[in-house]
Amino acid sequence: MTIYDELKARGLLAQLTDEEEIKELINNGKATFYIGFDPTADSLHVGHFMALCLMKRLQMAGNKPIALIGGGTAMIGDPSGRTDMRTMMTKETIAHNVECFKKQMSRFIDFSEGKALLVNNADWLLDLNYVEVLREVGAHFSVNRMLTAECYKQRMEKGLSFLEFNYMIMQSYDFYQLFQKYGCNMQFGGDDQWSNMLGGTELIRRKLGKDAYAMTITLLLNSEGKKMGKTQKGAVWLDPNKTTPFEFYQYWRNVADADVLKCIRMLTFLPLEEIEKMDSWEGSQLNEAKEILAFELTKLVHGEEEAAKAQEAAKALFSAGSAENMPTFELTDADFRDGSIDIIGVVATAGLCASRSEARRAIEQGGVTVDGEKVTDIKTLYTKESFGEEGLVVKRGKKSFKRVVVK
RNA sequence: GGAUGGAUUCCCGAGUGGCCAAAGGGGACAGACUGUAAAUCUGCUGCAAAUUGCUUCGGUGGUUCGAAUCCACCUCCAUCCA
Repeated sequence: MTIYDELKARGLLAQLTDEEEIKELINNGKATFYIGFDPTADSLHVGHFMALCLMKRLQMAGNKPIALIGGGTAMIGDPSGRTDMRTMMTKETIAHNVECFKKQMSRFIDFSEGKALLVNNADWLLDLNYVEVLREVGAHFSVNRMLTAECYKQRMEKGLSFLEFNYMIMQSYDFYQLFQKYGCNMQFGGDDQWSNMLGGTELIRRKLGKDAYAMTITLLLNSEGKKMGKTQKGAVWLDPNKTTPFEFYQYWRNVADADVLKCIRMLTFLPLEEIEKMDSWEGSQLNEAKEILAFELTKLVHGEEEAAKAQEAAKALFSAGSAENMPTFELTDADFRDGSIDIIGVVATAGLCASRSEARRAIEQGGVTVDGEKVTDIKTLYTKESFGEEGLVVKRGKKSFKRVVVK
């Protein structure tokens, strides 16, 4: 199966500028392509992960990837897919984020021996001369046309600053630069990047009279049409310090029935034949598919060992098994007042609830269990001895819990 | 630069002197039902030494016994005019 057919079968392809030409290039390993990542946070998230996987797939098919870190474009802020204005980031924050991105990326992509490139657009964007850019690049863009782009349309009502309006031009300029410097003939990205990417292909055509191509990957949306990889608490991060492997595992373990197969297809490297078999699964059998999805993804991001631990902990919690690999919290002497700590204190200090008030509520509503026993009396006290050697498994609701031990 | 409208709790949004920790909706969280799913129903949603106390309604200062509400200045946003 060709790489193109595989991408298509996995449902990854959204829009392409020239299907035939792109097929030809990537199937024969003739593409040098880039994907841009704006360092808007200090860790990559699931959206980036998809792009990195695409990169890896194409790299395995013999194409050359360029990972572009948007140290320059992050200074501007991409308005695509946003309804509100981006807050401007300081240069220091961006620099820090760039470093974090670099570290994480090299775990997924092989950058050795020129197999892939890692570049930062700050290198050419920051020193640009304003008037020069206006004459060289700005002249090729029609404001009238830009305004019809989907990414700006959404912002016409809420407001769009000139700063953000220029984002498309900067991204187009990136492509133009990479085309000249590295012979980069293709750009890939999320589907919300489509108009920005077209800007690049057109700039190359107008400036150099050459063809370059763009292709977008489907945004990973759940059955309700919302972007996946986001929780109320924020994104699902790839950095284990921001989203623990266990939380990561649980996120995927809990996806809706309607979304499992799509996620497996789009995010994992499991062979398509195997996925086809799961396609007929229904009802509670889908639970098994979720387990596979969660394990595979955790393995890709955090390694096999962590994935196994997360799975073990999940089994311990939901069926039976050892509590060994559960997330653990240590209470210290200071947490005990007059030799004991109340149940509210246990739940709150262990971080299962954000405040004592919240913990109190959870307990009163019957949402807290300690070692399987429901605790509803908020005055329940625990001494150091009651935690014993193994500690107690404190559960809040069905899915959040910690093993609490005394230090 | 001018005119007008606006900024309220996670979000949308009501509130125009005490009855306001602030209606209603969404979301989130918890319970029931389930398959660690969805749908549905119920509860809950500022903080705490918790029938009470404390801090919140863009910011600062003022009026008042009392301010989310009135006044002054400032910041930011939207629309129209330039």
